[in-house]
Amino acid sequence: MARLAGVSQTTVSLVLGGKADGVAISVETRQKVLGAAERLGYVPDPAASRLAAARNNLLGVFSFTSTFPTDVQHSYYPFLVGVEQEAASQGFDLVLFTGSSTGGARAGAHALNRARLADGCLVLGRHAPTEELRRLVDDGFPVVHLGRRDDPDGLAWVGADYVNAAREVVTNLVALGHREIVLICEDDPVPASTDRERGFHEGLVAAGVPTGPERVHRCADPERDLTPARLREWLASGVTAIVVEETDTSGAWRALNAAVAEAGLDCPRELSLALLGSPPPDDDGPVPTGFDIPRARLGAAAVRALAALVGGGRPDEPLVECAFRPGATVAAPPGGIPAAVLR
Amino acid sequence: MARLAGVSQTTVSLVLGGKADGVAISVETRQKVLGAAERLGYVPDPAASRLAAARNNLLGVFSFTSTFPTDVQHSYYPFLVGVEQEAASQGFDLVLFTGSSTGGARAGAHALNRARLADGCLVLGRHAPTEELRRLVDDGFPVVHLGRRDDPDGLAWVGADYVNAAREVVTNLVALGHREIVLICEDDPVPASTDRERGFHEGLVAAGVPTGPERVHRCADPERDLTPARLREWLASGVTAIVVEETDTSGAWRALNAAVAEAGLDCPRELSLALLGSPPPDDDGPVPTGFDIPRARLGAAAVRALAALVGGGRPDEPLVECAFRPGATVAAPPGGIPAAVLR
DNA sequence: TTGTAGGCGTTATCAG
DNA sequence: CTGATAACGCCTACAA
Repeated sequence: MARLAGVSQTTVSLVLGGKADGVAISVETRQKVLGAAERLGYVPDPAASRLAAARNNLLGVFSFTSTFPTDVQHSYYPFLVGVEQEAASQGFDLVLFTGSSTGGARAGAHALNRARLADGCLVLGRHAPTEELRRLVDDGFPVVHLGRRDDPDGLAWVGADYVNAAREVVTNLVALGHREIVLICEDDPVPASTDRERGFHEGLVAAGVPTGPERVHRCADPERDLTPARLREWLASGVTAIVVEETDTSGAWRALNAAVAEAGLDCPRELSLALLGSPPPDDDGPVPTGFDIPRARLGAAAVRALAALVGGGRPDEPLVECAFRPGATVAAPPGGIPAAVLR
Repeated sequence: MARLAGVSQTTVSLVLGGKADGVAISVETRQKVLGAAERLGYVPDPAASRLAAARNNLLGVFSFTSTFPTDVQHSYYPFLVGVEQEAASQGFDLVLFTGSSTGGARAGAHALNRARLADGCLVLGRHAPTEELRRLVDDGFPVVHLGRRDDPDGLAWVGADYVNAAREVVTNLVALGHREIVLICEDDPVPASTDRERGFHEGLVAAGVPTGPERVHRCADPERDLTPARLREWLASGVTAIVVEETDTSGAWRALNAAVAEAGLDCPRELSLALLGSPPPDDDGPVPTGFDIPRARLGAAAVRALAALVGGGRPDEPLVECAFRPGATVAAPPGGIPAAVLR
């Protein structure tokens, strides 16, 4: 107790706590306290203060794959960049629950309960156990999921606005003169995928181009499905641009590029390619036209939402805009701009 | 208060605290407690349990540059991989203290103090404020620094064995027949650098090759310093191999490679190059002969040491071996193996 | 084997 | 503006 040391008592709390609230403290006492603290090397015990304040300024981060997988590629690193920054600026430290997935000792069904030791928690990854999350939320524990959710479970989330982003890409293609556009997506009906598809159709509709399910090529095995033959088929039927969904593995994008190369096609000239997301890091081709997912900003937004929840408020806008990325894989269609467009 | 919930009270502490000590608890009550805790999602408050002079199974991680810098290149990610795994297997969760460096709001002198919330803490980065660390250590708070330290401040650390690793590389060169070997290092006398230099000399001495400071080329500005002209100078004076220190930026290694290319030299044939560390990720040349820093293992070792400290024990061996990396940038010297070696 | 009491170092609430 | 006093939630004797 620095109180014993110097001359004051609870005042120490006010002085060191930096509470400029209602009360004002004489410069004199303030100095006395500060001096004593300095002399005795006194520092408030965070455990005690957090206990008393009933808040520990900790935000939990729950990822349902190792937070730091050996391969950076598969990590949430980009999100964490934003999470860390925003958490810092909001005065929170982060608790990483280890072994959330690694099947560690405490990886039982109730691993999520550990989250309660923080003021709130962020959940990353698709495989979050909905049941457990529900319990947390029902108990009034602040939780924010990083990634859009369809379930009407009241779970707060923050996600990228794939609908608008995809629409923007399509709008761009149409503006260049493309009319016959195909969407390739992997067969996994998660929001990230369905949102892109919706944006794709919306972009066409908004541009007055008829569309329908026949424009969507859903493939389970891109490697085998996207062959040079299929490409030529599309070209023959008038297709001038292909839009590809981005996924974890970028399977479709890779396969498509390989097929284009194998077919000896000249990418922007004979066929335009757009990628609804970022290219894989090892991609050495030209910058694909498409959009970037603002992962750091998503992380930051998630923390902001969580902080709001923790503070008793309501999070605001859950959607974060993606930035359109003009690339080098899209150009006007080969035949020039169709007459229909010019009229 | 799971106590109100179930039927017991303080027993909860015993059960959840996993204290198999003197007392034995009826399987029955144990189940009751565990059941209730589970049902209610009860988790002991870390602040409270720590305040009560116990432990909360939290390990703090303090990095003195942003833990997640925007550029993955500069991050502690590889260490964190090991830290997370080992922490998980030792039953600890991790607390990342944010804004350690970002100059955030709480970046004041007492930022480190937050560490006391955890059972112990890991410190990464060279710029750790020694003064503050001292206080923690003096107070008996378990701290482990990731990276070797010279200061005799009693601060526990875990680091890579650069001395042996560098020696091994040199030994390898000598075995191939090299005698005139030059070491290039940047001008920054941190342990990571001086250790490599020591290993370099030791390797030569052990092989019976005379050495001295004149073999070391210390350069502040590799770009300007490592010119094709200088290379030719070295070659003319009989140098057949160059050993380069690895640094954050890999400045020397890049500059050297550029100079070699510019001078039109054939790398392993006319001149052998070894790198005391890992090449930068964007390096597209042949795999450099040298050694890899076992970052994940270092992270794990640091956690192990910290866990030992927290448990009241003493950490063991602080040095972690680096793995020799046979590469494609070293070969026998051009003149063949000198007669002196063959005799 | 289980319940009771005291205290860890702060903050918060209220009187002085 | 400052000094008491009561929580905060948990752990550790100690008593029942």
